[in-house]
Amino acid sequence: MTETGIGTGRSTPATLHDVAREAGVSLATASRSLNGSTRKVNDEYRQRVLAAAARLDYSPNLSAQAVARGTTTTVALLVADIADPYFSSIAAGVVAEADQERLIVTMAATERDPERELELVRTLRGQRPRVMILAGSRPTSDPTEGALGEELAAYERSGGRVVLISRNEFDFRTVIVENTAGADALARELVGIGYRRFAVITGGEGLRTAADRVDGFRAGLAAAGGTLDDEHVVRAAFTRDGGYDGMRQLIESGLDGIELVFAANDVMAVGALSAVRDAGLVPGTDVAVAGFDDIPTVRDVTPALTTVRVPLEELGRRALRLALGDESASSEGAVRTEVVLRASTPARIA
Amino acid sequence: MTETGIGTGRSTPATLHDVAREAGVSLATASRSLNGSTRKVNDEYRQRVLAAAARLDYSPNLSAQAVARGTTTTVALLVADIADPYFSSIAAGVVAEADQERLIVTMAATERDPERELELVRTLRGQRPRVMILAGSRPTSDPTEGALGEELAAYERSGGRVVLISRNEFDFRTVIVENTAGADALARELVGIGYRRFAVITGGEGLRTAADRVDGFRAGLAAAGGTLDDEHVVRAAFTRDGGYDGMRQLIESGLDGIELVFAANDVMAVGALSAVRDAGLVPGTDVAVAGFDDIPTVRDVTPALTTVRVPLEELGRRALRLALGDESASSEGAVRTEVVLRASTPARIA
DNA sequence: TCTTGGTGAGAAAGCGCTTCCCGCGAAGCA
DNA sequence: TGCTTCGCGGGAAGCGCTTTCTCACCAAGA
Repeated sequence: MTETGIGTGRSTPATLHDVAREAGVSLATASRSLNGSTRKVNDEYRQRVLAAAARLDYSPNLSAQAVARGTTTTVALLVADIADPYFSSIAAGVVAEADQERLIVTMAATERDPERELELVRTLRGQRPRVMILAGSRPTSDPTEGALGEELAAYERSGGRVVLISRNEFDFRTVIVENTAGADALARELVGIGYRRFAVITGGEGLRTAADRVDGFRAGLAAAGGTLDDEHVVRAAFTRDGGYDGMRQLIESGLDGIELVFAANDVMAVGALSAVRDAGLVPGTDVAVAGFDDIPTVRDVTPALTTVRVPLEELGRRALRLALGDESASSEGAVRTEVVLRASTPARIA
Repeated sequence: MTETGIGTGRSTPATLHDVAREAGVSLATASRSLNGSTRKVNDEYRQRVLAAAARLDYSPNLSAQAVARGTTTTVALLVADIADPYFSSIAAGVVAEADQERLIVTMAATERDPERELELVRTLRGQRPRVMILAGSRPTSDPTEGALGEELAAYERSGGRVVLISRNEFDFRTVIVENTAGADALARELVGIGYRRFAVITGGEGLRTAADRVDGFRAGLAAAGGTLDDEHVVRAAFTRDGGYDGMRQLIESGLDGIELVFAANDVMAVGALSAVRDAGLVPGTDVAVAGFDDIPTVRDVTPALTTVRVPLEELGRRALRLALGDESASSEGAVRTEVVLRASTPARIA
């Protein structure tokens, strides 16, 4: 391993020019040999160029290519929080699909701050990415709303493609998740196995995804015959700790006959589960809990969490395919969800 | 929202040239006004340029800037699996720190495949990133080992900075995690609270991180007086399912008096916990489990998992600071770990 | 023998920027 | 007042590529 190491003589990377000289051909020929040009190149020349490139350890400067070609091979991905399993699963999907298309993904985190999001979109636009994918909905009542839309529209006007994941704020291409229908189905099933009195922990004011899920849940309850009082709808941060706090709040106010608490996403539901336990109650027995998303963790908590499965990685893949103009991706309609009953909501003998 | 939407007249993005013309100044002046140049620009001109830029919705082409300046504002990050909480936490740290330095992060996943890793490094090198951060160790007995080292060395020679996170394969800058010492300390504490007979679930052949942790654990046991028979060291994939399988294997072979199973990382430990439960045993009571990393999930599983805390996000931040030549980052030495005892390893009356 | 046409190498013109350098006018100094 | 310095716009060269366009060359047809 003697050849590796720090600072073994600094130099600048070999340029195409160097390769051409080394191979004794013109710049044009070198360029044509090293990338899929339509033009034919004499095979001997090509070999010479390839050999020279290898010898000089040549690696094409993607920035220069981008400038010359006028297009990049970049995809920009904006998520709220990279460490959140919801987003990291989506990101994994985007990266996997991008890799197949030989695209490079650049990633940024908005930290759920609309200002930051706007600023990030502005910066990333400078990259001239082929595609920009935004995941994670924001408050609908947001002052930067118009500015963001304007910025994204400008980006599209200049040839980019915007895809939103599960946020129907603007009329850009969107990967729609059956949030409402999924929650509706969940509610019906829960009523079906004997639950009647519900509570909900939802995200901050006007968070679209959360709102849709709660609406769907409400609708399902209404249809199937469950009750959800308004004072049993708790708002909290859309995070694990938010879920914890929300549940604690519910417990402190006496639980009031509530049989099951639906948290608008799994991360919150997991927090809620811990809150139940920390209050000395038995989740599933004293109070049932259900979530939404089916993030990997929920199989491993105890009791395993009832949830609505969303194929998160597929969401990411589909977003990219949609952006790239894949017909099938756009015709597939909303992403299907599926209710998964687990131990956190044992059937209840009414 | 009428101004947003798809396809409202395609055009190319405004160039600096356009801005200069619009403002009635030279290209040079426009350039100097729009970015932190050392040279002073008459304030009236500057204002004119800024106004023109805003009017034209100008966004500087980062590729062109990169070509002209000869440096980029990009950081490349390579991880094994984005959806794995270990890596996504690290990634979050890198992205957060990069954001502070106004750098852009491009991210790729190796899927734990050395070939892919090598290829990705090659591709990403074309971006001329300022920094390349590799997380996730690979098998030490790997045929592409030399090639990877060579590639990274070439990258450094051409002015880049390589930082490895917790993988001491090459002599590049490295963020070292106290894997050995942490596991050693864990072993001692576990013996201290009454455990004597141990088993280990470790990662695939020659995975450095896993090996270090197991070595440390062994050393700690030896010093404190615990026993770990060789046939109680199980190899499995370094994933949740790997942990599950490993534990099942242990259980199927009769558990043989084992009191505590140490999994080389939390993801595996969580899987192991589920395996215990699925076998009809009570984790913590019938067999204790401990992990390593302290990923967010482990607080929420039941019983909460005893583990060794690694400040994952800090790892990412530090990697970037180290790459950027931050003195303090390099002088801080190995990243401290800390044993966290939780319910999965209740004190045992011997 | 001359023309025609096809082939493919190489010169050169960009791509969107930064920055060196020139030159002009104002300020400083004696 | 005459000279040098300084400050700052703008022209133009260049960054590392791609791609058009030119043109030399050769084979085939008349």
